[in-house]
Amino acid sequence: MSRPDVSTSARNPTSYDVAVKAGVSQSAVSRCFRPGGSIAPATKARVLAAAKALGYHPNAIASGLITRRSNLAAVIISNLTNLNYPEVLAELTPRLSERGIRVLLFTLKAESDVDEMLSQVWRHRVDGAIVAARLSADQLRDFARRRVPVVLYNRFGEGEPVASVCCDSYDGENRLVTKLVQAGHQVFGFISGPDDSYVSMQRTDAACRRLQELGRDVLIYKGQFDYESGLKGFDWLWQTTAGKLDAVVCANDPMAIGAIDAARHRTGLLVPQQVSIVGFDGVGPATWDSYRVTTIRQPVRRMTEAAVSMLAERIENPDLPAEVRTFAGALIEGASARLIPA
Amino acid sequence: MSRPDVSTSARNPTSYDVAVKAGVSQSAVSRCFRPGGSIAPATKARVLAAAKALGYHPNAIASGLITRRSNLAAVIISNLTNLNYPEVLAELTPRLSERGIRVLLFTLKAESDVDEMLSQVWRHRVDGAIVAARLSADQLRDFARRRVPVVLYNRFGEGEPVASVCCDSYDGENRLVTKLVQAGHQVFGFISGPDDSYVSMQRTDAACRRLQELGRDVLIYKGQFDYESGLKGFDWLWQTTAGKLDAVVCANDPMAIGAIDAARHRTGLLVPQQVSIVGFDGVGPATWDSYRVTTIRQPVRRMTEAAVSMLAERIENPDLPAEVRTFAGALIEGASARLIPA
DNA sequence: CTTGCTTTTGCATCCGTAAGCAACGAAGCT
DNA sequence: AGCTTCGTTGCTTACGGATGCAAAAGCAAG
Repeated sequence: MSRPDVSTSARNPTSYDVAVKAGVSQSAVSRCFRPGGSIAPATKARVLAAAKALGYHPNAIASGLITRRSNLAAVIISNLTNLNYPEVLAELTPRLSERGIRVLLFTLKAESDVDEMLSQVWRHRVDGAIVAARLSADQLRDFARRRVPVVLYNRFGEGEPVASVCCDSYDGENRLVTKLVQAGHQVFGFISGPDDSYVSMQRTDAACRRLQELGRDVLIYKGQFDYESGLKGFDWLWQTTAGKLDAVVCANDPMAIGAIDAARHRTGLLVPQQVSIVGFDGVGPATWDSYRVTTIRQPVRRMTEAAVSMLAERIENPDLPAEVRTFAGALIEGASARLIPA
Repeated sequence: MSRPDVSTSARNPTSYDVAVKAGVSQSAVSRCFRPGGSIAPATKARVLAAAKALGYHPNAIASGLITRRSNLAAVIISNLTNLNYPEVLAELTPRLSERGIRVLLFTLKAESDVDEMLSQVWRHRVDGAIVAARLSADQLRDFARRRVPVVLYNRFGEGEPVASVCCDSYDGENRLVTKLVQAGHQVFGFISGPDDSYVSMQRTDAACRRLQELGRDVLIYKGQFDYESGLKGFDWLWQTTAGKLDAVVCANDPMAIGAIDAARHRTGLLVPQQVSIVGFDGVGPATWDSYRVTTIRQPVRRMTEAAVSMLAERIENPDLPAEVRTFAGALIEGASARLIPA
C-alpha cells in the first residue's frame, strides 16, 4: 500500500526518502550523517544534495533509540532568579552545544516535587546532568546506579563522592573577613541564605569560623538570598547591636545590595565610612556605580567550562573517578567596604 | 541467547522486563503508563509494583518514535543576560512542565549560527517552540512547513502571521512619554537598544512618534540594552544638549539604571529634580531603593501563561489561526522621574 | 447453561536510524 | 593472470514502546 505523495510533505522526510532520491540505500544515507561513516565522497555529495532538497534532518529520536545516546544533558537549577544563575546558564548552553549536547532545562521551586522532576530526567534518558540544586544522597545514588554522570555546580556530594565544580567559599570568605578585621572592624553581622542552601551553609560557616579565629563575635541574620533579606537583615543587625555594627558580610550580592540600601536610605549611614558591607558572587549589578559592592567574583566562565568538560569526559567514560575542581574567586575591592585601617 | 542477569542492572529496565516480572504482556505495561489505557485496576497495581521494584521509567525516546511526539518544546532566547529573560524562563519552564512538556533550551549570541541551531531543533522533533529571538521570515516559514507550532515572545512575525504574545510597547511608551510631557519636560533623549532588536525598534518608534505628536524633539542614542549603554548614553545626551536635557527615556531598565548613575555620580545631577529618567520592563533591580526606576512593568506571569497555553493549544491543533495577544504593562511610578508639573 | 455485550488482554506490527556482516569492485602485489 | 587487500555498499536486524485487532474473560439477563 503506497503512501499518497503529498507534495507539501505532511511528514518529515526520512533517511529512506533521501535514499530513494539519491539512488542509494538507507544505510548509505545514515553513514553520511555519522562522523566517520564509511562513504565515498561522490556518494556523500549526492546524498547531501538530496537531503537538502527534501529538507531532511536526521531524527534524533530514532537515532537515540538505537545508539542509546540522547545527546541531551539535564541542567537542573533550583532558583533561576538568583542573579548568578542566568550567567551560568548562558555559559553552559553554548559550551555543551559545542560538544554536541543539548540542554534539557529543569527548574525547581522550593515546593516543587524533585522526584517527579527526576522521573522526567530518567524518561528522557539524558546522557548526563549538571546540577545546581539540592539533591539528597539517595537521589545522587540513583544517578550512579543508572550510570548517568553528574557534575554538581557549587556544591559537593554529601556522603557520596560526586564530580563537582565549586567556587571556594572558604577562601573567599576568609579573604573578605580577614581584610575587614585588619582594617579594624569590630562588630560583625552576617546575613545568610536559606538553611537548605549548601552555598549559604558553606559561606556562613567559613565567615563565622574565620571571625572566631580572629577573635570577633558575629551576629547572624537568616535571609533568603534576595534583596529584601538584605534590607531586613541590615535593619535587624543595626537594631540588635544598638548601632554598634561595624561590618556586614552577606552570603551573596543581592543581599549586600539590600543591606547597602538599608544602611544609606533607611538608617542614613555612610557606606563604607560608617559601616562596611561585603557580598559574594560578583553579579552584574554589584558593579553598578550606586553600589560598587566589595565582593568575591566567581570565575563563571572557567567554572562552566570545567563543568562541561568534566561532564563530557564522564559521558565518554562513566568510570572516571569523582573529582572536585575548586576555583578561587577574585576579590573585587569595590567601594562598599573600608579595607584599610582608619 | 539469554542476557546475563547483572543484578546491578547494567541496562535500564524495559517495559518487557516489567511485563515478565508482573506476569503480563508488554502491551499491558505500556497501557499502565498511558493516560486512558484500558487496564484493569488490579493488573495496573501489579504492574506498577513491578515497575517500582525494577526502577522502570518509560523510555521517552522509544515512545516518541512511535507516537511522533517528543514532549519537548524548544525555548529559543537570544540573550539570557538581559535581566528580563531569567524571569521569563523561570516562569515558562514550570508552566510547560505542568502540561507535560519539557524545555529544550537554545540560547543565541549575536555571532552564533541560527541555522545550525534550527537544524538541532528539527533533529529533535520538538512539538513546538517559544521564541524570544530574531528569526527571519524564511526561518519562521520553516516552522510552518514542518507544522511545528511557534509562539513568539515580545515580537511579531514579520510578513508571515505568527502566534505571539507581546507587552504593548506603544501603549507603554505612550503613557510614559505623555506623563513626562504633561509634567513639563522639554528636552528629550532616548536611549535605544541594538538595531537588530525588534523590541528596541518598537519602543523607539513608539516613544519618538508620541513625542513628535506632542511637539517635542528627541535625540536618540543607540545603546546595547546594557548598563554601560545607559552610562554612555546619558553622557552623550547631556553633552550634546549642552546640559539642556530634561528627560531621558530608555528602551529598558538596565539602561535607565545606567543613565541614573551617570546623571548622579558622573554629572552630579539630582534625579528626578534636575532630570527625569524612565525605563521599561520592571525587572527586579529597578525597584531597588537606590534607583526606584519609573518604568513599565511587563506582566510576565500572564504573558508566559498565555504563551504556554497558546503553544499547547497549537500542539493539539496545528491549524489554529495565528493570534496576537497583547498585554498592557503597569506603570510603576518609582522615583526616577518627575511626573507632576513643577 | 446459553447468549450478547463489555472490559481486559495479548499478538503482531510499526516508528526511523545504526551498524554488523557479507558482497562487490578496484587496485596492488607476486 | 591469480590472489590479497581495502574501501564502499546494501541487506538485515535491533532499539523500546504504542496501538489496531482479535481473542479471552467477566458479567448480566434470559
